[in-house]
This record gives sequence, C-alpha cells and structure tokens, in this order.
Amino acid sequence: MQRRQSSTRPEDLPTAAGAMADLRQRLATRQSLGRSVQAALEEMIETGALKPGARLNEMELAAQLGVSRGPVREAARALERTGLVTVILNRGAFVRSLDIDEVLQTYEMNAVLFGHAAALVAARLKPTEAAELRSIVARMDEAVSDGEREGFFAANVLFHQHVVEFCGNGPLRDVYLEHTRRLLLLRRRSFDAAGNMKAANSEHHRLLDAILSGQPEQARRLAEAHTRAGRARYLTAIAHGSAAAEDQTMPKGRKPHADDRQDRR
Amino acid sequence: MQRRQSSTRPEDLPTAAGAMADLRQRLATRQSLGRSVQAALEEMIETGALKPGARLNEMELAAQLGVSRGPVREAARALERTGLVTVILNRGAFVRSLDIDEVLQTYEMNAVLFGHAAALVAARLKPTEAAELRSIVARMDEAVSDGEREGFFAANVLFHQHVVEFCGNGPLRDVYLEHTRRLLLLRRRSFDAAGNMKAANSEHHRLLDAILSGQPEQARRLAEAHTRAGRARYLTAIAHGSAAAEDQTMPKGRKPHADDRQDRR
DNA sequence: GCCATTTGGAATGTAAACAATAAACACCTC
DNA sequence: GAGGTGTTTATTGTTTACATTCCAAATGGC
Repeated sequence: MQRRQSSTRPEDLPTAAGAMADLRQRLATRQSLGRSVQAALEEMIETGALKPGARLNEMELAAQLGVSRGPVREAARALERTGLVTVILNRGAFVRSLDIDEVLQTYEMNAVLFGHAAALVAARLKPTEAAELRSIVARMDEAVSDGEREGFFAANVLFHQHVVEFCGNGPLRDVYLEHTRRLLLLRRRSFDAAGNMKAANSEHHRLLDAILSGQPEQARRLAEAHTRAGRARYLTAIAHGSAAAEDQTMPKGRKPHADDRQDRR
Repeated sequence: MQRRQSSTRPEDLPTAAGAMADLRQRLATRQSLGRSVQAALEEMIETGALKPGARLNEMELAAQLGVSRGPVREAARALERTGLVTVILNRGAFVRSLDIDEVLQTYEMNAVLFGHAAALVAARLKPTEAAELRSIVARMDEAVSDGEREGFFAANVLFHQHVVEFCGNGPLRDVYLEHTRRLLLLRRRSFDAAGNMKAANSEHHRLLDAILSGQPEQARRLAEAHTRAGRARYLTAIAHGSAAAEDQTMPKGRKPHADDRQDRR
C-alpha cells in the first residue's frame, strides 16, 4: 500500500473523465492507513498468508505494505478487539487459533442470536424485504443445482446477513456478524469442506416459510436448529481429514498462552 | 445538568489527577501505556469528566496523563471498538451518546443472552457455584434492608457476571459483559436513578430458585423477564427528570453524524 | 556434558517531529 | 449585506527516532 501515485498511463490524457476517476479513487481510498492495513491483514489471515499462531512482525509488515509501524500497530490492536489476534506485552500480536470449544460456543451463541433475529423478522417483515430473502434463497437453489460452491457460499452469507439486518436490532446484528466473520476468517478451510449445500438450503426454505407466514416462534426454532446443524456439519467436516489446522508458523520461543493475555478488564 | 446525584466530587474540575494516579498505579502492573490510558479514559467517561459528545483531544489528554499522543490514540481506537467513542477521520474521537433505541435494543439482546446463560447454568450448576450465587443474593438482601444503593449496585453487577461466567460459554460472557458495561458507562446516571432495588431482588430470588432447582426453561424465562424489567425501570427512570443526558460539551462545528463513521466493513 | 549466567541482537513500547486536513476567520466581490 | 474565496490555525494522520524488553545463543563454571 503506497501513497497514491499518479498513474501515468500513456493514452490517458487529463480529461474530465480521468479526473473524475481519480477523484473517485481518492474518495474510496479516503480512510486512515490503519483501516487499510487492517483490511489487508484480514485478507492475509483469510487467505492463509498469515496462519494461526503466526506473529505479526510490525517492521516486516510495515515494509511489506509500504507504511510505517504506526498504522500496523493500530491495525493489530483493532484485530485484537475483533478477536482475530492475541496481543502479548512486549512480544507482539499473534494470529489466534480457535480451539474447538470456542468454535462450538460461538456457534451456540450465534444460534440463540440468529434464532431471535429470525423471530423478530417473522414478526415485522416488510414486503420488499420478503422479496429480497426469497430471491437470495432462489439463488442458492440455482447454486445447488449447478454445484457452484462459491456462489452458494456467497449467497448463504448474504442470507444470514439480511436476516439479522432486517430484524432491526443493530447491536445484535453487529455481534452476530462479527462472530460469524471470525469463524470464517480463522476456520475457512473447514467451512469450505463443510459443504452439504443441499441440506443447508432445505433448512433455509423451511425457515423462510416460517418467516413469510409470520410465525416467530417457529422461525426461532428453525433458525436455532439451522445454526446447530451448521455446527454439526462443521464437526463432521473437521473429523474428515481437514483436521483442525493447528499452529504452524510459530516463531521461536514458547507459544503464547491464554494467561499472557492482558485484555481482561 | 439535572441533579447530578449527591456527587462525591467538587464537579467541574476535570480530575485528571485521579486518572493520573490510577495510571501510574497500573504501570506497575505491567500493562502497556495504551491499556492504562484506556482505563483512565473509561474512568473519565464513567465519572462524567468526559461527557457524551465531547471530543477526545489527543494533545490535551496526553499532557494531562503525562504520556505522548501514541498511547492516547491507541486507547481511543480501542474505545471505538468497544463502542464508547466514535472516530471520524481527521476530526477525532467523540464520546458516544447512545440514543434510546440503541439502549433498548441492547437490553433486548442482553435479555436473550442472559436468558440463555441462565438456562445453561440451571442445567449444569456446581455446588460451589450455587453457594456463591446464593451468597451474592443474600448480600443484596442486606443492601436492600439497609438501603445501601452502592452496595446493592455492586452486588447486582456481580450476580449477573457470575451467571454468565458459570454458564461456561466464553464468547457469550464476553459479549454480554461488554454491552452491559457500555450501558453502565454511557448511561450511569440513569442507572443510579433506576433504583427499585426491592423489585429487582425479588426477581433475583425467583431466578435463583429456578436455577438451583435445575429448571432451565423456567430460568431462561425469568432471566429474560428480569432483563426486560430492568429495561422498563430504566425507561421510567429517564422519564422522570433524569432525562437522557444529551450532548453538552460539543466543540464548535457541527455534530458528528452517523454517516461520518468509517467502521463499516 | 550439564546448567546457570551473560550478552547481543531483534522486536516492541514510547516519544517526538513532520505532513496533511479541516474548521474558523478575514477578505473580497457583487 | 450575502455569498463565496483565500488564509490562518489548531488538530489529527503518519513517520522517524529512541528506550526498553525479551529471547536465544554463547560463555563459563561445575
């Protein structure tokens, strides 16, 4: 990530259109470097460039991203609050490795939250929102037929996002999305292997029916069951070979231990 | 404005001195300065030295606390992730003022989470934990008899903390405590006025009975009801004079608006 | 050979300097 | 006087430099 440099494209004279594009670019880039670095780090964690247990070397990352250590530190601290890394005093930030228990507990909490969101949505759904949910489920149907894992995956995320969005409870939405995202980033491989799109989507259909027909408690039950079914799929997935990717790029020295953490208030 | 409770403090003199002492204290505890500053800022928010809407002037705070701007920035960003302040690019960090809707939604989410925690506890309570819960409720009984608001308040917080702790779900505990804490810090006056200790404690008793007798669903229902009753008490409290303390120390210029925020991923 | 101690290098924590931005003010034009 | 335009000033964003801490290999004694 370097300082915005004028792209010296040969055929591109300083036209109004070009200036406009530049401005858009600039406006889009209009966030602090810390934010940008945070996004970059999240991507590196998602893609596996930074594996669980790896230390975030501030100098190295700063050089790599073309910024100084300040924004890198800022990003690392933000990731700590998101739960993606653990910061240890004087030793640095380490990509967290979720143990199975924590994953299961997160599923459990998400089940309750998603269930409540579904109940709220069933009680207050607007027509336009109903249409949107229907179209997303339809998209997943197609993806299932065509065997498009990526397409299904994206639409699946979208479906859950919309449900918690439409429930109208901002804090609940934020918590649910944040923790879902954490699972995705730190356990992506397991999720990929967790397929079984068909079963998942039939659950979506049943849930959607309950929502559309305005049955809050039924929707809550189905949404909770759906989340727990997802947990079960996750468990069978990691049981089959895709075994819990454990720490790999651990630097010298001992592993960071929970006791070292300093974020308990 | 509005009757600042029989305050223990000569008011108006932003006591950075107290925060300062606290800061030095915590330095011995081997925390990064950023952490210490974060704690100091939280205290300043809690005590009202930093009122909702106030901007966190980095230079000023750094000078007051005897550190450089780095740790202050770090702390401000941490508070942003906690939801206590809003950061706007190139304009700084502002103490958030929770609107009523968000408070109510947080109560709603907390009701669901606390209800689930209570259900889990009822299903898996250990003898030592049972004793601890009993003793806390007993302490609240005494506080009610003696009219000790502060003592009741502290024990009340402790009771809820222990329930979510004993439920065994770490992520749920963290989310619940974090959001409860946010309400406490940003709406403390309202809470103080929300008294009605007697009613609250009778709810505690009924909940504890359900937990001790191993009735998860009953415990869930009571815990949810207890939280919603707390919400109702909060509403009547702010309806009576203690009106939602709105922004006061707003600096010149326009108020920060939600659209300015840059933390949506 | 084994263990405690020392010591050097590397990385983090903190401070201070520099650059960029935005609000506020003065000024000019109409 | 209203509206807009340059200029100033305070504050944040970022970089650079310095201090402190930790780890690990090297050293030395037994």
